[in-house]
Amino acid sequence: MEHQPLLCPRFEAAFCILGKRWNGLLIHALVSGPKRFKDISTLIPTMSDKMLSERMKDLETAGIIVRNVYPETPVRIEYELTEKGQALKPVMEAVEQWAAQWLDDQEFTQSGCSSKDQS
Amino acid sequence: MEHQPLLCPRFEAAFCILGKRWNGLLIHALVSGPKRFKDISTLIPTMSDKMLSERMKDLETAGIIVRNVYPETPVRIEYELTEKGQALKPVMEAVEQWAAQWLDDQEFTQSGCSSKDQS
DNA sequence: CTCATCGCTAACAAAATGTAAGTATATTTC
DNA sequence: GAAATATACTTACATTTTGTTAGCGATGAG
Repeated sequence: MEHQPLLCPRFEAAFCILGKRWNGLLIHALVSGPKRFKDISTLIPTMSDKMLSERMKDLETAGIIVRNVYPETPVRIEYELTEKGQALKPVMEAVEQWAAQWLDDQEFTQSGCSSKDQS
Repeated sequence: MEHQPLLCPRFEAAFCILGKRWNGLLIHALVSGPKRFKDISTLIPTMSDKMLSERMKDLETAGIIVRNVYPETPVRIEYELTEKGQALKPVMEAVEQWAAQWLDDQEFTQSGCSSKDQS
């Protein structure tokens, strides 16, 4: 009862990251340059601080972002995409294009998302 | 204290779909052509039947796939990408490329994923 | 009849996520 | 110098989502 070659282990691995809530948004937020914790939480107000710090740790472990600590008065911490993270830019762009062509502004928080109401 | 335009509502909507567990894999599985319930569950053995049927319903509601019922002896049901679904092919390809370049086969089920086994 | 396959659904357990509050450090306001 | 504010988190606990196991109803094989 071994299981077959599946689709492709690397593709699966990729969607272990991208297929997790918030990760896509976070990566996208950092494409435009490094940001601080607060900046990101302001950009994505629906995400809780807890989730933000957890996802950041995950993405750091995955080698997609780096956490830079600047020991200034008060300490400043910036998150920034690594080379591996920057390499996701084409993915983000493809998603953007698809979203622009096929999705409505209305459509967000509708079907597959955080939908509680389902007749 | 209104909250800003965020990143982009459509992009968010896109990741409501893509950022959900299994959805990326499912869409990818259907890029190569329509498949039956069983085919998909064999392709992705780590996904339970329950999740498969739930995600399929979600993707159908989102207009990404269609469920075709062929009333043969025994009924055959095939899932197939719509035009909207097919339009995600470039996204899938971008992910594939990234995965090929930056991910190891070993790396799957590692950090952010369902990491129970860490040999 | 008994068993297996297909495409699900139901019941319940486990894990992920959300919410609200708190923490440590440091600066600003009174 | 006490209180308030800011940052980057963490903790405790509620809620939601996912996983696991079992089963159903139809069909067909042995």
